[in-house]
Amino acid sequence: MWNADIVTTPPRGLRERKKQATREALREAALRLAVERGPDQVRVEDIAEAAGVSPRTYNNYFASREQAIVSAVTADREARIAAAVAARPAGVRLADAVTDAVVEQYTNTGEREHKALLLITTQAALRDAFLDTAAGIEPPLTAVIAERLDDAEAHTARVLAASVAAAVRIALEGWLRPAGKAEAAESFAAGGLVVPSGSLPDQLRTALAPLAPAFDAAEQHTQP
Amino acid sequence: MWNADIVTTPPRGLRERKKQATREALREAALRLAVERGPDQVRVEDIAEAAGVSPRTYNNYFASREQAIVSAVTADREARIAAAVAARPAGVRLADAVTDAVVEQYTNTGEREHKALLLITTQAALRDAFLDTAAGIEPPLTAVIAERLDDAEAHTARVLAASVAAAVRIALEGWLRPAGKAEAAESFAAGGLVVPSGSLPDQLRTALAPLAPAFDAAEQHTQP
DNA sequence: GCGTAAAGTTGCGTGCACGCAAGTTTACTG
DNA sequence: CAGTAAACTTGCGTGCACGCAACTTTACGC
Repeated sequence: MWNADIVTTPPRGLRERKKQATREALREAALRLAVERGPDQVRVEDIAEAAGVSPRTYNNYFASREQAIVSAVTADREARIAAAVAARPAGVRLADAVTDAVVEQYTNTGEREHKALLLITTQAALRDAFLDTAAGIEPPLTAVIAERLDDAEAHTARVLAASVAAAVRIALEGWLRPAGKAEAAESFAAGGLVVPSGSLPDQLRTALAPLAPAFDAAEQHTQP
Repeated sequence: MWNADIVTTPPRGLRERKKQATREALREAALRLAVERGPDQVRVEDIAEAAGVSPRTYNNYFASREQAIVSAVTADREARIAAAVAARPAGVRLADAVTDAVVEQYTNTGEREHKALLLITTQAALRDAFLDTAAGIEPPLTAVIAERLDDAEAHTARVLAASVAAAVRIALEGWLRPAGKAEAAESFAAGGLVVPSGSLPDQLRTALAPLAPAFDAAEQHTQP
């Protein structure tokens, strides 16, 4: 959705600001109501009303009820990750820059955020919506990786970014799976291999580690 | 969903066979009606009626109308890919085994399949549903990769499989994007980098290539 | 074979996503 | 400053996804 620049530059027109305000109001309302009444006791109509817009407008902003709730926690983490990568000095290994940026942005967990995460784990639909947010880091990551690599290897950047997104998703999945054992057993029917779930940073690093050689190879193609 | 074994072993009970038959009937009906009338002139009710089940039963099988249509083309490609990987001799490089298997299973395009693909490209919702099928290769791929690698590195297998799925998705995207230029320009707003779209096999190999070093490294950890 | 438990199907009801077209606000140009 | 084009909001209507509970079919043990 957004690239790193937009994070730093404030919205230009009054139009944009109102839009952001509405989005924020909806996020806020969705999360507050979900916490107050429980996730499935809140209807789109309620959220829209609390934010002062029509239900139809509500889903000009969010494609699903879950997305609104989750986005209050996620905020603009995607852009922050991209910015964090861009902020690393050009000398460091790209694989490290990415890994550190991801871990950093997922561990800055405020009080309110942590509370909301607890809520999310309680309902399958919310967990899924939360996992889907991982895919959102792909576009900004693509841009920032392409910048470090040569632009000639744009497709490589895209694949690497998508792989990172997939790995992050897996890490998050493994992290909040303990809440749902049945599914894990089912999806891994092939071999009963279960991973002892550690802390989130550990999960992230473990998931990203296998991709490091791919980053290294890509990097060497540009600066041999 | 399925692992490689299930492909070869026929369904055991009468129960399973009826289920498969219903699924097949729905797939078939969905595709036929979509071709006859055009994709958006077919309602779930019609598909269900043509297959001889209730509308409610229809979406015990498929979560969306698009999924049913697309699945007629996709069939059980996921399982075939996994089987193809498993079929390669143990000596070959894992990266090559996977790449070749993927390319092979995506290029065996029959007449009817090719016709349906043309239909899919015409509608955005169908294209999206088709792209989503790429994610389906992750579970069987995870199983078969884990088998080649040491089972101790199960998490690595999972990440690699997910990365392959992501890469395949990107390849497919790039392949059928020419039908929708506007979106491409928008999603790549950061830098106007466009990839000249070649044939599907080329796209697949190009997308999978950056992952090869990761496969090599994983393989070397098990057999140094 | 018979009874029982599990799996699958169906009707019904509810809330929702989304297309469409009209009305309203913002931004841009001369 | 006025006029116009583009963006955003909203009401309305349609089809759909999905939970729930009753009913039917299959599988399994005694």
